[in-house]
Amino acid sequence: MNLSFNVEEFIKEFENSCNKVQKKTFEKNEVITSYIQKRNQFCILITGNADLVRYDLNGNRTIIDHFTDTDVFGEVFYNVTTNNELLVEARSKCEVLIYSYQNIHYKCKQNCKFHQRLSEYLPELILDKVTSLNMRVELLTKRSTRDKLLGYFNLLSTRNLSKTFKLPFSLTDLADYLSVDRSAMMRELKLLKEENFIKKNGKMITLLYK
Amino acid sequence: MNLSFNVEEFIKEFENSCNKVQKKTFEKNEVITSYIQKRNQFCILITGNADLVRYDLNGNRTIIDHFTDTDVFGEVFYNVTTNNELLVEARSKCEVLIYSYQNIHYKCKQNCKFHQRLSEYLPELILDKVTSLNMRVELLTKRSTRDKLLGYFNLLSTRNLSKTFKLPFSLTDLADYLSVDRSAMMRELKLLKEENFIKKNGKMITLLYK
DNA sequence: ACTATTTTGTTGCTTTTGCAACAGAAAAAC
DNA sequence: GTTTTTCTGTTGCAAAAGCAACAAAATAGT
Repeated sequence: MNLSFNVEEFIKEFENSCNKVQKKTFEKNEVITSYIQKRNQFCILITGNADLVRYDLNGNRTIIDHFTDTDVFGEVFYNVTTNNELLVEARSKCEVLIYSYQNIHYKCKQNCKFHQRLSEYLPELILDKVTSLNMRVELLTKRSTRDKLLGYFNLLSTRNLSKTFKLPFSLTDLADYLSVDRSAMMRELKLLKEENFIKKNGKMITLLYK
Repeated sequence: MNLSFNVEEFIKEFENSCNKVQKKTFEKNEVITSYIQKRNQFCILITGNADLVRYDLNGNRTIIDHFTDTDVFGEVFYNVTTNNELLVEARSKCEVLIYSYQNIHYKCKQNCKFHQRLSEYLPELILDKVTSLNMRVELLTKRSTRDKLLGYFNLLSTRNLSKTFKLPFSLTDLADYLSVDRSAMMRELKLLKEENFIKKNGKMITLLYK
């Protein structure tokens, strides 16, 4: 991410300065938070990877969002309208700042340093989130599995400034993320290889078209 | 929308106080802005309806987002990675505040009232945007046309606090919004009627299940 | 190092979705 | 009030995607 401030410093400086903010550690596969109950919880992922996943009534699992370091998440950002399970699950060991807030303007009665900084930096963090969500929507609205795959590969290629890049998660998870059937996706990947659109070696992908 | 401040007052009070902010009027079907060039433009829709639409290389049109009053939009929120056309088109007569800004912290050299207020209110406006984008993603990740339709109807029902509600746009646009083929969607709507899931009269829908 | 679990790669079959095309209804334009 | 345009509703057919199932490979667990 291209933030104008140093997130590590921000976190280090303030993680213990406010009693409304907790730093917690989660092991792989642990549930970091659920979006079902409204607790006015707002989180910043410091280290690790986590996914926001939905389990619907048919047992389908969808990766709604994928978080890496400095990502913000929490049910504040979510108006849950369905009764599906919505969980944030740690994909690896995660350190998370958890912040319960009362009002949306992010002010603290004690007007502590953490909250001052938070209100200064939060618009940027949230703006970043909007950008990534917009990209997600752009991907999901693609009509075919092929377009979704190529769209996603383009994104990773642009992000890494290289035609070769590594998929940030397993093919199983990628299918969940693009909201397509895994076997159908594998079939499409095979075709993309056969038609020389891509080269693939494990999780390493190379784009072969201009 | 449930904002903690009065948007009309906010707009009225400040629309002419800063020379970096312009108020413009657009007729139906006019292009309000394009996302292709980076101009650091940020807009607030005051009145009317507008859509963010993508035209891909095959001529497919997708409604990426739908804006109503007090919605914020603009290419600030967007990292364009594809070379598809991305336009905001007025669906009806629209009044728009257009704001060109230099830095992300929304400060103005003159430190004018508009910018003070903007930096106070913006997090809330953007947070609202995140919420609506999350709902959009939730819809788009549904596996079938049926689930998308029912998901969307649930949303409108919840929003209107009623099992009966009016679709905010045409069925043609709804198909574009849910990113499905129109005829396939019509077929599914017919089935939903036949199976007594919904009652439909023009754009009025009534949910018949608990 | 061995075992258990998860992931990958593949395929045949079924179901869903998309495409193309058209007629009638509704809405907008004149 | 008439014409033109857009929207709705429908269908047959083609294409794409989903489902189920399985073996091989890779990874994680002990």
